[in-house]
Amino acid sequence: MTSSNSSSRKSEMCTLKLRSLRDALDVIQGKWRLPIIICLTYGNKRFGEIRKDIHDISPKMLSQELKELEINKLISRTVYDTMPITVEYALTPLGKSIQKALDELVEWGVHFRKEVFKKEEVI
Amino acid sequence: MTSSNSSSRKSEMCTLKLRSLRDALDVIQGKWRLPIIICLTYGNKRFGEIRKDIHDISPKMLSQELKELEINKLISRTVYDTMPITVEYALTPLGKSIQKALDELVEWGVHFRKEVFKKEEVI
DNA sequence: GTAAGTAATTACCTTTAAGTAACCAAACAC
DNA sequence: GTGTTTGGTTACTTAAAGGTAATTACTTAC
Repeated sequence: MTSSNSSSRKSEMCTLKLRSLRDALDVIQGKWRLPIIICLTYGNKRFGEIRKDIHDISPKMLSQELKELEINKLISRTVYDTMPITVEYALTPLGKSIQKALDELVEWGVHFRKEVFKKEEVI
Repeated sequence: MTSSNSSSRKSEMCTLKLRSLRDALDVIQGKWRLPIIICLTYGNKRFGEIRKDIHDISPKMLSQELKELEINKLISRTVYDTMPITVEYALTPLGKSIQKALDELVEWGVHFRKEVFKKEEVI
């Protein structure tokens, strides 16, 4: 029974770890997803408000990325029957739950920049 | 002095946060960087060993991504004057320091998969 | 029926990431 | 000089991500 030896258990662990990392990364990667997620941590926003906050995003990209984030259940989309129609986007509990991981990444990003740029340049 | 009001401080914070996140993400994103980093957490490896561990990576991609990771100081490259020449790759302290953030992402990735796939399918 | 506001969509183009297959180079054994 | 081992590189192709500009759809005010 080879599946019970230590190296195969190690390999399975590694595969699981990698799959989970890939899942997480797939959700937040791309140019616009983090800006959108962070933007929504400051409160629910309408399409036009997000566009204004992330000033250089095109409506196509915003629409596309909001759709992806909604499919992945990180944000919710609510249509209000106002005049004219308004659409509100908000982080779901799942969307909020990624905060901790993002905070760790932010912290590492700060550390990384210090280490890598300390004797080179300050951008 | 508009720079001392609360919304501008909030916006600066947000920009800093986003820049750090982008820094972190730029380092780990791509198809092969996480596999390489994780592979090296199990010990120092030679070029050929990494190729074997990550069985579907091409020498071009491995070489390219190792170079990037070395530039970003996450891994070190040591040439041994054996016969034939051998090259050992290892995580630097900076490379090891990303572990905590990766672990958080793994944990979230597991949570995410449970939430998103629970009523759909198990892949 | 024309304009204005909100929330997109569509077609087309450019840039970047990744894959494929073949090749290179040093060094030693024979 | 031929083969073997290690660690790559090069040229070319394909696939994915992202950008640009114009257009759509609905509704209400005028």
